[in-house]
Amino acid sequence: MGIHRKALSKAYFSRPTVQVARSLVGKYLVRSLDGREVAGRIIEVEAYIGPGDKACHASKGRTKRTEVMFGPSGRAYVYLIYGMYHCLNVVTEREEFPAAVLIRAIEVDGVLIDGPGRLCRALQIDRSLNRIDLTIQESLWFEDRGGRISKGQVAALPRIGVDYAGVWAKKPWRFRLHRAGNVRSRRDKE
DNA sequence: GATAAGATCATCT
DNA sequence: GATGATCTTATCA
Repeated sequence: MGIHRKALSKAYFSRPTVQVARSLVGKYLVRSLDGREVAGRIIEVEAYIGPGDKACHASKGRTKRTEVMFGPSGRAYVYLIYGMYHCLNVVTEREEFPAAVLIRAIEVDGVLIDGPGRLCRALQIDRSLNRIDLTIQESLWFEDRGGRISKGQVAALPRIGVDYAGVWAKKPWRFRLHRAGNVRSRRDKE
């Protein structure tokens, strides 16, 4: 076993977005809060790929909001949706090619936190983290803790909430760990 | 179980 | 002024 307590690197996120997305399933998202660390195993992600992908925010052009997606990989793209929820992405691929992976669900201590808005609420992620470097262990980063996930355990599904994007809405760019829905959900214990 | 509507605001036209 | 990479609650069955 190697050392797993190390942030996933910029080289990791510079690869093609679908590869990054699929391989992030089973990795860990780690948040530093008040000197303690909260780690969630990644259960579901979505890939948003380039200016041609009508579901990708950057397909509408380079604006103040989407600027970060045109920058270096491994940075956070955090935005507010529907006036109430934050969504966390990690930027991928090369500079000038806008692409990112949306983190949609994680499992913390066996509890499924299902939904991009819910997980940001749980980990206290908001726009103050927009553009931060996720490849250094500071406030938020990714780790490979060694749990092996076979390709057959990861389902490729259409993305959620992008019906407006026509044929792009049908791309199987959501990746979800099988049977992740069987764990106890947060709603059950509150 | 399913479906529908309301909340609420940064961003872009 | 319209919209959205969501979630919660209400209502129906």
